[in-house]
Amino acid sequence: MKRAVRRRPRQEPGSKARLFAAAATAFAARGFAGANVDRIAEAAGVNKAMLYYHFKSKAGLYAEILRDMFESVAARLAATTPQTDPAERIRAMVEAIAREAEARPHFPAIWLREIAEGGAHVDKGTIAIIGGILQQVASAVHDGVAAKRFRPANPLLVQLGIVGPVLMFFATAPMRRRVPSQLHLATQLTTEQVIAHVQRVALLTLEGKAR
Amino acid sequence: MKRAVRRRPRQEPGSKARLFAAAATAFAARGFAGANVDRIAEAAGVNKAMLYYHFKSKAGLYAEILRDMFESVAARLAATTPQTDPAERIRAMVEAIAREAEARPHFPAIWLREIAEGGAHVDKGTIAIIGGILQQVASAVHDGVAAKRFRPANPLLVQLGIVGPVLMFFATAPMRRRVPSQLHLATQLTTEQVIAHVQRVALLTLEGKAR
DNA sequence: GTCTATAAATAGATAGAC
DNA sequence: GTCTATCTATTTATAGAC
Repeated sequence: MKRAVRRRPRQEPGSKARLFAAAATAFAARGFAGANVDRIAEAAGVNKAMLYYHFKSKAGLYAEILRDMFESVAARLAATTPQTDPAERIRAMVEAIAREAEARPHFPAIWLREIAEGGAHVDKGTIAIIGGILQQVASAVHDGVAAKRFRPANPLLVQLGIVGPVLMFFATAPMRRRVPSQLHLATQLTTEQVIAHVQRVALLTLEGKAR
Repeated sequence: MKRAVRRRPRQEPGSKARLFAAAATAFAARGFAGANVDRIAEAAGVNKAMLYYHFKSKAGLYAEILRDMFESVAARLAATTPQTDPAERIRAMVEAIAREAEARPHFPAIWLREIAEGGAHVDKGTIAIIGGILQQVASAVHDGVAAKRFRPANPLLVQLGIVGPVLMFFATAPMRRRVPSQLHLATQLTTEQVIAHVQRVALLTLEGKAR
């Protein structure tokens, strides 16, 4: 007869996942140095020692969040490859980045912080993933040029023009609430508007003949 | 006969200015929480106690750097007002922001971090200055529309489209050095190219009729 | 896998002499 | 204005019982 073996002593949706989620929020809000493992564990409703059991250190936990983040973006971008029309591909890439920022709310803030930090916490593997993201944008531009649909453009400028505004839009949301400006209070922007605008601007840059 | 009074016991270019500069660098590189007052004082070649003498705390020092930063941007933007031609004014504003980022190398990273932090360290007065910056962009757009030179556009989108790429360009410089991509190693971007590109894109957005 | 207790280091801040 | 010594709180991390 099968005995009722206790499988999981007390944790419900997996203490590891809970810690991961709480840490992502904390790192986004306060940065790597500013976040505090005691508070992360508390927010996760998990004992602090579990953090060191699942991840080997605060740095290890952070590195895992970074890798997960960039892996997801890279995957979402890779999924746009079937698009054979250059313009459609660019549109899909803009949307991919924006949707990812929506799906992982910690992602814009953490990315901005990591940029400011010069990638100090980014390990080798993650560096490669980030390089791959740049490569994907570059190849989309390159293909469009080869198909005589885009004029030659610096891929880095294209990337800055897409990622910059998108990240800023999501990341500045909390701050905009603090700046009492009738302007953007009156004109609430939606994710859809931002996507459409950045898509339009990116294509204006790539398809325009001027300059 | 005039006695040789000792005016300044031992400090050369003003210990306050030295601390300020060292702190700006440290906060840019490591963030508010990540920076360390001991190391700031050491980098400044000034005794740590002086930091508390000139500024009342680590937070006070940081707040002063923030205010100085946004004041400078606001001033540089205000200086573009004489431009009566709407397009020229936008061009001047783009250049103003980029030149400021060059003049104060700590400015892009700190701004990105403050965005990520939701403006947690920004005091009332500085909030007002930031609001003024947004206002200036908005009024430039508004004036252009009134003069029938621009089509109506959301000022926030315009701002994101300018500040996003410019900040990202400067702030990602250290990280780009770490990402081994043939792409942007082959195509080194200059500040001038970035300014020209962002100016062009901003005006394409504002002057274009398509939607 | 989970929890308590605690080690060990670091950081912000100040007192007080000069 | 400058410097030394130090206090105190906080924080990462681990040992070890269950």
